[in-house]
Amino acid sequence: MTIKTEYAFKGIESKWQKHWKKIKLFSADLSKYKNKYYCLMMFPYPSASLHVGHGRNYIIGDVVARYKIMKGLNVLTPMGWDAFGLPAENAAIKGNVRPHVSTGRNITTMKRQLAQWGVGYDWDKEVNSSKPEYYKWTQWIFLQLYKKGLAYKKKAAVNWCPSCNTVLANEQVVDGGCERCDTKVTQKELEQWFFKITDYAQRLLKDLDKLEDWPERVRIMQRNWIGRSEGVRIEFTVVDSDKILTCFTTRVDTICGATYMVLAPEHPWIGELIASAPNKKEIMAFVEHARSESMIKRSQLDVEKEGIFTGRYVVNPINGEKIPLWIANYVLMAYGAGAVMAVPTHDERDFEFAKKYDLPMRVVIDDPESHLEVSAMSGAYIDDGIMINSGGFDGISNKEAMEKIADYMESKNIGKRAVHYKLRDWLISRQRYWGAPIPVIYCDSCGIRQVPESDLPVLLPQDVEFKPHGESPLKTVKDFVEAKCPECGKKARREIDTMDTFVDSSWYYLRYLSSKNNNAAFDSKIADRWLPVDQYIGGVEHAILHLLYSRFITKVLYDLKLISFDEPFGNLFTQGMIVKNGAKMSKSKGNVVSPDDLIKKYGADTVRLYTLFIGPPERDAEWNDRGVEGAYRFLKRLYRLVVDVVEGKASTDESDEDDEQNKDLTRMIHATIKKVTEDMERDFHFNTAISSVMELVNKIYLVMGDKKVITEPVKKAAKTAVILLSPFVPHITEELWSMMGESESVFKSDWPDYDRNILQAEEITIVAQVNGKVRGRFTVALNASEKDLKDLILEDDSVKKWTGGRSPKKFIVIPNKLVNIVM
RNA sequence: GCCGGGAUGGUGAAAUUGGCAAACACGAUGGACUUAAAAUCCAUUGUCCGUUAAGGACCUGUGGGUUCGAGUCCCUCUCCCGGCACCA
Repeated sequence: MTIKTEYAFKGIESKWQKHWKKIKLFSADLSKYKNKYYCLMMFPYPSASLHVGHGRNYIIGDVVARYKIMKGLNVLTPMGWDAFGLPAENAAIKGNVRPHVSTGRNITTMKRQLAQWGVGYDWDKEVNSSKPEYYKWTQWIFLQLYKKGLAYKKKAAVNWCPSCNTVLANEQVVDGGCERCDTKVTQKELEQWFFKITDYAQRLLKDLDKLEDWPERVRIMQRNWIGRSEGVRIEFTVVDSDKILTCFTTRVDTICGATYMVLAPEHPWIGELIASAPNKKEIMAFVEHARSESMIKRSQLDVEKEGIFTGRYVVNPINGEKIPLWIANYVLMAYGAGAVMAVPTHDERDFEFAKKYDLPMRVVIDDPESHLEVSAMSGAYIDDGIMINSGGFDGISNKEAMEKIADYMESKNIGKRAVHYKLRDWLISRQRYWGAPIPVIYCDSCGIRQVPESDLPVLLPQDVEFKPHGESPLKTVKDFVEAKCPECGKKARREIDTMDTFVDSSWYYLRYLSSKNNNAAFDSKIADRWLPVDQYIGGVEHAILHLLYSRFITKVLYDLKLISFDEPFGNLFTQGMIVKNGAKMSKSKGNVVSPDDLIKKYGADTVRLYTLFIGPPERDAEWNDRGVEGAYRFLKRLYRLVVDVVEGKASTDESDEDDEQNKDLTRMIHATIKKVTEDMERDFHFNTAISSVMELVNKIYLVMGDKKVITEPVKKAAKTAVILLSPFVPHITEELWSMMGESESVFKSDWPDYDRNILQAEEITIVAQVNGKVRGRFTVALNASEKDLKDLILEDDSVKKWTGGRSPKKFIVIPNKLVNIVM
């Protein structure tokens, strides 16, 4: 071939991108699963176009895929589109462009951008969650959950704009108002579909222990989100009533300090309990007020605690004491039983509330350091201590009392140990158009009926009128709403809610393996062979919801015996954000860096190299346009190096290879292979991998010298640099690889090995410290003995200057590294 | 408030097991090449003291501790980022 002496990236990049397509570099044969490696990147929402921050995710994935291909694995690296969702629908309402049109357009743009980056995928397996051939199976999965009793309907509060007369998603509520008309958003109870993820709370928690290769912080976040706590459920009888109120506490040791009880404003028994209260109206007014302010307001910052006395009393079962029953805004209906035994002396919230309403307090756990007096307390005492005022339990530690009291209550049948979780069921229905229709039908005589599997998919109509106001546009589509009851055949009505897009994304990793299968969501056999995913890569923003939902759906499918693994993702890597001027890249902030211009100016390899070199990939990084120049400079330098090596005069002097410089270079080749391989295998610290190859390149230039003497080690080192860089900068390295006479793609060659024996030089430099301060350096033989070191170093003049020639107190030797002379 | 993560030169960062702090880059300054510019190459570049130099002292957010030796381990405090947040 003819060699261009200048790095002309334009021709090089398009040439090799075409070549990879031709040789099907990224096509995985699913029937060959022996050395399978499933490399998965979180599939994107098709937004208008990508910026360099998005690119980081795909580039990291591409590096991993290319490296694993070179390691000889059968790599599957598919890509698809999480295409349903709000932005496309909002664009439709605003701009008169139908969601499937705008989505399709965005996908085209993004595919072009991905290709430009040189990121490779097996496009034969592409999925698009908004296509009927995909959402048919999302609906099928819904039906499987429904049949199992894991999908159910109940009333739940939604955000409601009274002016637009419509449901709002949380993202559409801005500062408590409607994003379109600013009207104050209220809460409205509507029938909603839920998945019973709470049935899986314990397993989702326990199996986190199995996911050892997940980042610890993600596991902690999931653990906190699931929020398991152990305690006791206690029954309090209501005085002059047949009602029994149940409450849950994790601090049963404080039960004798319970001086009142509190109900959530949403508690269903309130009406009945206050029916005969003289100030019934006043109480109901408070309850209404508290309920309407719930959710949004209550989840914002600290809300002043407010409450009202019901006029009722309940009996504390442990001591028969009558305590007042209150209603207060700080009690949540959704957790426990919506009722709380209040112990103001040992709970911050109860303390604050009791102070405000002047409720009684009693210390039951004493501070072992200094005796507690209620009148002197300025806050609750929540630490451990010694039991007092608790009848037969006095004198023991509260930890011990927890167990004793729980035992006692269970034996007397007035309480029972229980476990509670913060995790709530997954609300999956959306009053929105651009999502997978929920496949159920309402019949006046038969009730809720599932759409028969043979009738799937329930097609989302395309011809829909988008009006700026109102409910889901589906309501206006007569053909869609009108349906026949699958049971009795009578006229019935179709569900108009669609599914949360998290449902679509909770199973897509299965669909890639059977993307063209029209008879099933996935093929169990193929799934069992290829899953779990070997490496999952994505942003931390999905640390909780997406990953938890995917784990849940996988476990459900496992229980249905459709798959034989119960965790979807083996390794997880969460990459950091790329920020500019200290902020996340976004159009509104105007700090978006588009890859298109950069690629035009410097080429994709430069953008890739800079993105990878910017810092450790799990950390956030600041984008710096000038840094890109540096990456470009290095690639030009690399290109010239190979040109020199290929065109330069080979050394004729055989002694060259024995000279120290060349020996050093040979050692460095092996050290660099070791370093890069370890960074690839360990923690994806590509920044240090790249810097070590830069060092190798610098060394090659040094050894070649001005005369450009091409010795064997120089040739070998240049070739090694090229192959080690190939996963990061695939185009230029392919070009250089072929310039060096290779006929096959660099990705078809084996990843190099290193030789441990060559790594060590026979002479090394050892550092001499006196009292911990560096005072000299000595070249000594490898593994020199302590005696030899003493003889050499203690007699040296520059060291004697600091020791005064006296014999040291201690002589510490760290082999082949350092000695410390302690005077 | 609770739970994570972080703080190292002018900048991004490195230091893998407690063993030479600042590798590799960016930027800056000076120089070579050039009519000139770009590109490229060379040199210097943590701070302070020292006229230059030789040399020395000090440096990993703060203060303390363990150790022959601490960016790394332990305790205290400050600030920044992320998650959760009345979960009884």
